[in-house]
Amino acid sequence: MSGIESRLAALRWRYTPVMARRNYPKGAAKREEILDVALETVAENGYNAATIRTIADAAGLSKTGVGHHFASKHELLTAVLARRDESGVEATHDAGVDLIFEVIREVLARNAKDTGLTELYIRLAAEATDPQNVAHQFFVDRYERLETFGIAELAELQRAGGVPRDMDLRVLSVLISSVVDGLQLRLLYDSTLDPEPIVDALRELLATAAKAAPHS
Amino acid sequence: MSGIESRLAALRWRYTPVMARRNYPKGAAKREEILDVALETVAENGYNAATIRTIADAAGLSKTGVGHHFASKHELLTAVLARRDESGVEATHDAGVDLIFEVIREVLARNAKDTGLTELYIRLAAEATDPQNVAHQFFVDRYERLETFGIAELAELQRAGGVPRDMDLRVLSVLISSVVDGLQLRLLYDSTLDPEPIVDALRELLATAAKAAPHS
DNA sequence: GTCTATACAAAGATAGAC
DNA sequence: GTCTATCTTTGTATAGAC
Repeated sequence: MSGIESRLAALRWRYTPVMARRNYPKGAAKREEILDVALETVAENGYNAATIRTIADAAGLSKTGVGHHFASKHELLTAVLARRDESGVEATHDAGVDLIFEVIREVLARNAKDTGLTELYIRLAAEATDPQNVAHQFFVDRYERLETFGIAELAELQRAGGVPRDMDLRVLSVLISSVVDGLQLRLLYDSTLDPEPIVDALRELLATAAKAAPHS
Repeated sequence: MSGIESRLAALRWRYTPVMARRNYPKGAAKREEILDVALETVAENGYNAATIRTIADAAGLSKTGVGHHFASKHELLTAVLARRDESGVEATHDAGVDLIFEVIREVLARNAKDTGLTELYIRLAAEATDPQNVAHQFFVDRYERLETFGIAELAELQRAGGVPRDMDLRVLSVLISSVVDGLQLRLLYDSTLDPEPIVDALRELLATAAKAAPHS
């Protein structure tokens, strides 16, 4: 509805796992409960603790009971990530032309605290690198959406003079999302690291360069 | 010896795993052979294929035979990575003030081809995120070395006018290594992606911004 | 449709014989 | 220094109860 909402639309999507079924209220409820438990387990005890056994126990059913709702462990964890993505970009309401940097700031600030979820993201992304992995397509789609969002937002910022005119926005978009990914990995190795100055440095670099050659 | 060599020195180090033993010629030879086989396995069939069983078979001994030389799978794979690091930055002989970007270009170009090794790096880095992991300290040390190298080289580049004067070099160093990490993950999802324009964009951004405010 | 019990396979780690 | 054998923990697949 608001302008911000339509601009954020590219970041939102529905992940529909193979076993997602409709019109089964009881099953759907249990499904959500399993996702809740999985999220909590990952958040509190990390990726290694998120075994099917542990999650099944905490959700009050057997291992195969979980298997009824999710075809595999990776599919379950992908659903957890997808849900997190959906709820991740709400609070950004007062952004202007640099919405993209506001979103990044928010995501990184949150992830610097929730190391368990950051670990889930990094490890799942690393494992789903294999095209055979069930989560592979999820990340491919995700990168595509991020790029669509990035290019659109960077074009806006470019018009406002925050990005050099002759800059290839697709290249810049990949650059920025790589920084975000790399920083998240880095945060897991150094919890004292503050990601904000790093992203700010890039933003200022872009602004300075844009002012340097305004008509090129 | 040469100036380049001493500048690259910060990138070199010896990884000494727990079970590394000295003065056992036969053991050391077998150790090297296992590392060769492991590297080859990862390079050709990817991370998932690099099981202790597979490596042991290819090296002509049993699973526990491998265990005699390496305390765990992660220790073995860390040794493979460490060896790769050592041999990874040799050919850069005609670099000037932007040695750091030459090194990055070379590393990324190689890794874009050797996807198996890139997968090893990304997946091991993701798994060793857990401080309990035997490979954790390896990556902590590695990041520290990269930062030392990065700051030193960026200072040189800054003096030459390739980096803005008021820029925090530690921040910039983390920014750059995050780009490299993030790009490697990205390359595994999109083999058509050329990393060079992305790194070049950052380099040019720095140069343009440096010229914009030369005395600040 | 929802779930349990059982079984199976693969991987990594460990103990002790030679 | 290397092997055989065993153990444990994963995740997954099958059969069937309600």
